[in-house]
Amino acid sequence: MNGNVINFPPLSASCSSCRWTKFCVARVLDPENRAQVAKNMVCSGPLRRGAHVFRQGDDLKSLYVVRSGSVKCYIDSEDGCEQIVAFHFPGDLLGFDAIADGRHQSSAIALETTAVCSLPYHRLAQVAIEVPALWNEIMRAAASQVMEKQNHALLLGQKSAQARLAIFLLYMSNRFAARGCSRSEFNLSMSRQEIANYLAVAVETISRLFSDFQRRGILEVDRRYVKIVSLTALKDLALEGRVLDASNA
Amino acid sequence: MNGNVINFPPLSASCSSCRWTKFCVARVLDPENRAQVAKNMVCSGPLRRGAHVFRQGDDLKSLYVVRSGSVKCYIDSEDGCEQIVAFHFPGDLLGFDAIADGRHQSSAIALETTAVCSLPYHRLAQVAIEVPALWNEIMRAAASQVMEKQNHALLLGQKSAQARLAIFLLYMSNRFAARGCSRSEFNLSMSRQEIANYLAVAVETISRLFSDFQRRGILEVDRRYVKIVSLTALKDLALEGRVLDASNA
DNA sequence: CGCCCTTTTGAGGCATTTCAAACATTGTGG
DNA sequence: CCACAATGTTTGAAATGCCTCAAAAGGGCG
Repeated sequence: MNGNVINFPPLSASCSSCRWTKFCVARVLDPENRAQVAKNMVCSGPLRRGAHVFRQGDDLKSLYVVRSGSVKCYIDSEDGCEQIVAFHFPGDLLGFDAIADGRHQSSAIALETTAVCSLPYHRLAQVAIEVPALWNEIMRAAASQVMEKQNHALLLGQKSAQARLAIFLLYMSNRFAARGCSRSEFNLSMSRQEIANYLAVAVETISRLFSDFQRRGILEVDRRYVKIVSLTALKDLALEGRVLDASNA
Repeated sequence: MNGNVINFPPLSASCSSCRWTKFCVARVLDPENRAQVAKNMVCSGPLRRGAHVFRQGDDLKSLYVVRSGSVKCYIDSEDGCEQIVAFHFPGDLLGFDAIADGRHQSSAIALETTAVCSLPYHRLAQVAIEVPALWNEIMRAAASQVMEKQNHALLLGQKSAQARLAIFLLYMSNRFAARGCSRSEFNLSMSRQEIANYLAVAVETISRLFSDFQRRGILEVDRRYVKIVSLTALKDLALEGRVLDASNA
């Protein structure tokens, strides 16, 4: 749980050996351009659980692609408590939070043993100017993050605790499915506390909800292992909002 | 309140006559490049209150810069109720929500008489490739939106209703101040319902809070007119969170 | 084995919502 | 220009979902 990056010799940063190029911005590059990006790319050798990819306050150096494992991004508020703003999985591009003013506004930390590719931002920008498809791809990644944060805000603004957990589980389910893993059975890489924090509810509420869902036959749960027994029931729960006067605006 | 754009003859879209270039992505362009962008730029003549800039489901055509007035962006959820996701003011760049998959995921509508510049996306992308500073500027705008949505999520996740309103008022105050208007005295362009919706609380709560703030001598309020009497008191309120177990994560 | 941290479960409290009703404001047609 | 309707705002009282506090049970790890 120490925060230091372990300095294994950097992995070969070549995309050709990577399973996840189809989720990565690199998917739009032909081999020559990949080489051009890869020239300055460093693949941070295994980060252990608790090692930082970057920290709030760090200068912008690179954007990062998760290569394996998973990462959480969080903000330390002035009052010392921490708020998780995102989870990231293989293929995800991180680090946009440093572009607006040159410093990272949040910290990113490995949830489990994790490898990330580091794409020096200025180098990336140069290649993007030469390769319009990459320009597009980076814009799409940024725009996707806008949508993802917006969906998070929507979740926090208009969903009950129950619906939030249902949505979270469906979100995890989809991410696993997209990467060729089981849609219905998986091990979460985050703790109850982290789920609770991300969904902005008390840990106790998350715990109770897991129990409820299991009791109702929607899930089978054992610690971080989750099996979705009734996907349709979960989807129904996900639609329930806290109604909050629908006649609004 | 009909949703149609009124077809006044398009205004001259020149940036040289615009007061807000210093907030606009155009600030990084020299006159030649401005002309190049402006060539395809259309300045939608006055949109009246209730007229749409774009609608959820529309194909991506342009990004838009607010030139005067103000705009709200909202999402129609499946259950018919609507959630406001952002307010925009002169200089703001809108429309990133369409970049990820080619269709707008939200609608943008004028809150008052409003003018917007329309920047055809593909044309903009071309210029951005020729002018790296513009590339940078667009990335910064996108990254700023990521941060803004994230801050909105943080607001909804960890602030009490009282703190939310205080933060909202400070946010408005800052936006007015940045544009050379009074930091402490202004007219809101949105209704109580719209504020409530954006902050995800009941209208009644917003109404009560305005009354409280006035009673406590923090504000003077008359309908949409707001005068901030004690900025420091407001800042104090803005820091108060619903603590929600600070030992998290 | 024993300590620590995470998770679970129960009981009571509180902030905010919901419901209800009066009031103010804006828009509309005669 | 006034009457009336529709909409937005304010205030009060009651209901409730979720949090807080408290305490026990369940793994992980030296």
